[in-house]
Amino acid sequence: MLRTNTCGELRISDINSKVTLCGWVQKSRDLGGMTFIDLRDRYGITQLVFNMDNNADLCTKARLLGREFVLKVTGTVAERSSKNAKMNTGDIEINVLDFEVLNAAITPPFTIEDNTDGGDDIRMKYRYLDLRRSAVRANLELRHRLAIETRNYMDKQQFLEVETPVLIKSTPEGARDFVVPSRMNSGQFYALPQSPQTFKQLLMVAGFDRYYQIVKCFRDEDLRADRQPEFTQIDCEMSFIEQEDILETFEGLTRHLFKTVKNIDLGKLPRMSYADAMKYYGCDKPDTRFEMKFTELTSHAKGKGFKVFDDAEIVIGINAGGCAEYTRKQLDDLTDFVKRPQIGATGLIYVRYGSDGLLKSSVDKFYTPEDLKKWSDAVNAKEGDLILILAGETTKTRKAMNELRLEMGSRLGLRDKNIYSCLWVIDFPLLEYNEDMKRWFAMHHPFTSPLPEDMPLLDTDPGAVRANAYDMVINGVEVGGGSIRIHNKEMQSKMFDLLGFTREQAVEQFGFLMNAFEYGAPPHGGIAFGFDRLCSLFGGTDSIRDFIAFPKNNSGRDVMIDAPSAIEDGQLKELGIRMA
RNA sequence: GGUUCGGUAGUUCAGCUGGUUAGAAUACAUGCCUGUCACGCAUGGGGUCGCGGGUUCGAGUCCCGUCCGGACCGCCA
Repeated sequence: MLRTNTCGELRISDINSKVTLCGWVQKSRDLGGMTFIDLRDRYGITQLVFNMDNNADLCTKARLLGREFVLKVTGTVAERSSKNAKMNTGDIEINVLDFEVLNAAITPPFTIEDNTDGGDDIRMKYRYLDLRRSAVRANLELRHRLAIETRNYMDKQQFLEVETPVLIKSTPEGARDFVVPSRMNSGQFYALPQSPQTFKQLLMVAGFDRYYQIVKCFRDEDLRADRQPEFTQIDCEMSFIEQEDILETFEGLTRHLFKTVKNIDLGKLPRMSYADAMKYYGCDKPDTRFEMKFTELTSHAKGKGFKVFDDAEIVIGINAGGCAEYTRKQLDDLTDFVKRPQIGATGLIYVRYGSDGLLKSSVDKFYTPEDLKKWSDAVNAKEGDLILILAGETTKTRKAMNELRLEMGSRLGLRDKNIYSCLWVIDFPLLEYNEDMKRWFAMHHPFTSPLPEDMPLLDTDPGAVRANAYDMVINGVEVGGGSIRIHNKEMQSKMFDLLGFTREQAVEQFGFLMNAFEYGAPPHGGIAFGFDRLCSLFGGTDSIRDFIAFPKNNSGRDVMIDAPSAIEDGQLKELGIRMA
């Protein structure tokens, strides 16, 4: 070992001991007669002192050290005459007897400090420097903590961590696959897994009973702040269970993580049906940190000659509590917000419930105060509240109102990063009809089983069939989702039929799974958690990039290593690939 | 594929309605300074205003195109 101690551990009790530290020069403060240097490593910062009176040669040498030089320093621990309460090591300093420059460094492109002067772009390009910053390091430490606690819990629950292959087979269902050409099988391609879905089901057929894996998954789709092309899941599957067992087990995992990592007691998680989530929040992953539920005002609003409402399929109101004093400009602002093309509402109606008890709306021409009172009663408004109303086609209006609700929640400070509201959303529809493709698609994936009571509807009204599927939602983020799987061949074939697979296509793509189901597949089901999202939630940030050591940018590029990149003709030739 | 915001010193940004030699902070360099910890003080170097075209007597500023980055929509079983 080059060192006796780290830069974060020395305290007043270590005074007079002779130590050797290694680290990077965080900052140098040259006062002329003496020079202070902050030496940094993963564990903290320790102040070094050089004094002209004690050792002029050494002090002169120390004045030449630049930022990010790598040093090995030997000295004695001393009590500071002026202490720094802001640092863990602020009571002591090192009187340096000798030091060695292990490596020099050129000036970094941005300052490596808690409040760096660097923007996102430059920090991504020099990610290895950004990772030296304590804030970024803390994020990865949190990620480590969550992974360890996940493994602790899963191990206690008898789950086995099994690795599944990364080079697998491409299937057209779902997200786009990343593909990898096979040199030995010219013209053929592997796909990288979007999830280990079929493998974990095969592990159930194999009798592994309880499987989990913290595993990389890959999807070739456009990125977002919370979406990366390669991301990590806590992937889980269990046999001989029902939905209730899955919910219990993984509610337990969530509770364990919150307790051990954040010391928060979650308690029992509420459950909400997909239908209710859509009705009251307009979204299948409601942010339940605040109320502001939707109220349907359709019957109150129609038939008074206001064309927008008369023509609407649905009229939805929310109660933005305490916002009656919103100015004209603020309301115009909100109107612009809902009219943005991404949201696409055509307008916003409001009703102010003034502190004087009077109701004043933007549609007073059409509605009497008595009419408005009915609305305000319906949304539970009181004096000082503001009712916001959108109308139109049901799906679009719910979607727009969801955005507006979240926006109001943010404006009113109701989306506190330190508050956690978790719930299960259950009873998702099994199938979704795609108008363009003129066929049904599995809402979750094609291995999801219907709710037993809805089975008869499969032939008559497929759209009404509910799936035996569930999502865990925390603060409006879908952190996990899963289902009870189909475990017999007939049901699986029926599903493939519904999804418009021909027999040949089904066999071609999933024959191995259907074959396996003929050899005694146990009833099984599982769930997968988005590990990066979980980390960002625990860390209180919206972007998962902060919790990934080397993330991709918005266009799927790694700007540090400059990937992806072109490859040489020879390489292409070997792979049997011709560029167009 | 689309919407939107941005690109000016190493870095983060300001730069108004087009008008003299493009500024600030910080970083960097040099000098001074013996208790700093956002040290202080002084001096200095540092710019193809992303790129290409256009309008104009004159463009960092206006217009068109393009590239790059961020957020979002579509997409993401």
